[in-house]
Amino acid sequence: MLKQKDKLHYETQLLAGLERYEREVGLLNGITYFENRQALIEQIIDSIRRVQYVQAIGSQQISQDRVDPNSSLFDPLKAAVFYRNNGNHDEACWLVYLAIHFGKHLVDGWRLTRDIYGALGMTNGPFTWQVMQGYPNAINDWLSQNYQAMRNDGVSRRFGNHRKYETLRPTSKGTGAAVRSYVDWVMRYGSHGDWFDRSIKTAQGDRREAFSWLYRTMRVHKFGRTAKFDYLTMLAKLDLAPIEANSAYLTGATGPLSGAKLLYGGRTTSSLSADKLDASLIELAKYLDIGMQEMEDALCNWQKSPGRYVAFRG
DNA sequence: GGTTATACGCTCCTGTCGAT
DNA sequence: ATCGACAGGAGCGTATAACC
Repeated sequence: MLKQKDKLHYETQLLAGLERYEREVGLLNGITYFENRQALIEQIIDSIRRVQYVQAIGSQQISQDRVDPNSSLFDPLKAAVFYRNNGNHDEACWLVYLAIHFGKHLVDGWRLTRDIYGALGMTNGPFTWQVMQGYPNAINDWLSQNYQAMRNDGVSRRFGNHRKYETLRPTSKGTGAAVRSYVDWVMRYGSHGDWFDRSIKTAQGDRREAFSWLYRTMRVHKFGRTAKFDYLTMLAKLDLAPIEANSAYLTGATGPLSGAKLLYGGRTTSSLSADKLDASLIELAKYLDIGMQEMEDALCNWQKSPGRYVAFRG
């Protein structure tokens, strides 16, 4: 939680940044009315806070319960930090992938991630990176066997909001196949570390360019625009890869794109192109001194209710 | 030719609403 | 209360068109 003092500080800074941008670059038609401007600022502050919250996990002491999929306290992101601190970079990144693929549900929390990673406490689990490396089909096969039982045991294991179109149903392109394609993808490079090294080398050390390369070249089933963006920004926040979002990636987006259209064109159906809006947002973020992840997140939440601040849930 | 942007179809689950 | 139809959601994958 931001302290009140911090919040006022951000409000002042963001308001000044927006005014300076409008003086020097151009008008923002979506925030002509002060309540719209205020709602946008509130959403940006919320986004900053969410990023800081995850970054803070990175410097916490992690309890063993967080790492153990048989514990109700299991948390894949905290577990990732634990493994990072203990020199197991692959396991850390693998847990981030699982966390993003399944997502955290508003009510069920990490239950789905926990039960797949931990194989419901069965002896063939947990499905660590070590296991997956030797047998990339481990989760795929296990899921085919246990899918029905999982559906019928009365436990609610829903996907997170960003992953609400996914299914556990064992099809040729379901979760099992998706997970396998991720393992195969990383193995092409040898390890997560080798993969990220390649991106840094290709980008000649530029964190934003490295992010861009990873986003453009990554090919994993069911990892489209939203999942890739969430995954890469999570690696960055937990300090697992030296990268940084270089754009809001509006091409192919729904919420963030309509937020940007609203901000620049005054309405969500404005015909401004994703490309031009992306470029404008990069400039705007400089004026506001915020990252592109915060920008993308804030616009999506703002456009749901542009005239009145509504806290985002889930 | 190869790459990238758009249009569209497909899928899943949840919440709502009216009818029973 | 319970059921079923229905719409809607920060999505994904594919074909096609548009672009070097």
